[in-house]
Amino acid sequence: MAVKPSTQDKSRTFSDVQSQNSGLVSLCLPFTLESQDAAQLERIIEQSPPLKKGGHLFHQGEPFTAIYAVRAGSIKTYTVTNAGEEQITGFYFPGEMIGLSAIDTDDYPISAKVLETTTVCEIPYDSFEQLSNRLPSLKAELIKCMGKELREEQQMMLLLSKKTAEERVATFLLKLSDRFKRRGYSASLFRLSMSRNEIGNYLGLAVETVSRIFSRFQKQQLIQVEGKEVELLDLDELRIVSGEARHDEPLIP
Amino acid sequence: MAVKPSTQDKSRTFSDVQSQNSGLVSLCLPFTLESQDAAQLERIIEQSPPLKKGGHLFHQGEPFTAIYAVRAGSIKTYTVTNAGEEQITGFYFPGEMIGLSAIDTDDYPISAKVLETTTVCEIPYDSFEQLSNRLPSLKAELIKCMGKELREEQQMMLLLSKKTAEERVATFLLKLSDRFKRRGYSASLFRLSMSRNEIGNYLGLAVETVSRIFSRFQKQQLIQVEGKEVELLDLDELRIVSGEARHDEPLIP
DNA sequence: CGCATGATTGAAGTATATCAATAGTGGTGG
DNA sequence: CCACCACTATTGATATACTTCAATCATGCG
Repeated sequence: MAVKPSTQDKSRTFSDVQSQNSGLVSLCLPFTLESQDAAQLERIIEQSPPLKKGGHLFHQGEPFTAIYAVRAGSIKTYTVTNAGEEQITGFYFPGEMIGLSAIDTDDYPISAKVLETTTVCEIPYDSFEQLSNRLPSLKAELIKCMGKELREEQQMMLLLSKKTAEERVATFLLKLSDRFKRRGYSASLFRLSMSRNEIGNYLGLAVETVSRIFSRFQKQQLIQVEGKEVELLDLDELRIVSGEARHDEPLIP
Repeated sequence: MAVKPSTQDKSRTFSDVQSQNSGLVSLCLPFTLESQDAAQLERIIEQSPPLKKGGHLFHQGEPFTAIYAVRAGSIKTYTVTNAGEEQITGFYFPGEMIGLSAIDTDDYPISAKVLETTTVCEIPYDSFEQLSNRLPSLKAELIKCMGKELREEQQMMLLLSKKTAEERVATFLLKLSDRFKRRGYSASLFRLSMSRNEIGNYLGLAVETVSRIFSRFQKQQLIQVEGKEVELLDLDELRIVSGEARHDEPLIP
């Protein structure tokens, strides 16, 4: 099944009004830049209007034009096999970059879909590349982001190859917790913007397995789930269940 | 189990004799550079003596100092879980880069082990970064490599999450075939430098499963295996088995 | 408010892991 | 050079974690 061409999910360019871009870089991007460099970068990036759930940032196979940073909301990226199966490759939250794997290609190798009302910053890649030739620190920041993503994908390979279903779900919840915490939100109470189906797909599990493990974890007082709302009740035990910590070795040796 | 410190697997710096570095970049690196840029890069890279099978380029947890390009031979990279399980994250052949996921970290997040007698080019990262601030094309080439690696890992996630054992093995063989072909070697006849165990580990399968599928493929006349020597007898059918092609749609539509 | 979609729970099935036993390989040193 | 020994690979029998199928229950969007 061929990849469908992009519908009018997004306006071609979000806005020609570059009015209030000030601070956008520090708000959206995981870049550490001198303020004058940030100002220059702000001139080439555009903030999207709120994107509706279900829309696409880009489709697999479409020409690569830009990378994105999430400003608010969440996004999933996924590849589609020739057999038509979908594999989610990542979930992205505010301050995280999307589309890095498309760099150096003509077409996006993945699709990016909006999970809830979301705003993003669009960074047209040719402008970015031109600018970064004058500002080496820009490229350096991009390289850092890519390195981080590489490490995350390696951890994901490990999860998919070696971890049990329980370990996968625990790892997933803890990873989300960490990311929310880093953003200043609660590390123990949050809302899952993705469906059970999407969690299962991402973790290489059937929906039913995810559901069962949520129930089991709840029974074990590890978590409290109610629909999309999740509370992590016992982070330490979750860490053990995830395979990241062990009973016999303390977290800080 | 903590990660062991590096033994004397490699000499600290391979050689202080920078005698015959000429052409090293074009020989080892997947970089496309102007000749004067390449010459500058050559000044900071060092070729290793032949490394013996079983040695390490670096261990997980050691300070990150350099990235590497394979010149001859092959390397595997792997992560170790807290439970002590090993997950191979990649196999690397001549012209491929190792250690990119360590960029932006203090310590290597993976280990790199020599699979057969191998020579590599060591690129000390601080020198590389300094040089690349003057030569923006250097950073651009690095970004391209990282993008490629990201895409490969995404494909690997798909494989680990969605493909059957047969699809995984077929995909693996075809991927190797492609890489050898690109290097000018035979696409259908080659030697596996890794063990069945390592193949299984990489593909998320038990050794026995890999062995059984090799036998099955042989019985089906898809391949001819004799120890580490493999011949791909029916590339088209292998592509179908791998899930990359389908019976009802031709390769060139 | 109703109906499509998503979530949960139970029962049965299966692909692959694990266990086990044998056969082959390759490297080393006598 | 060959013989030994440890390691690697193969093949078969059994076990199991997870999937698939099925039915019910909840949810939320129009």
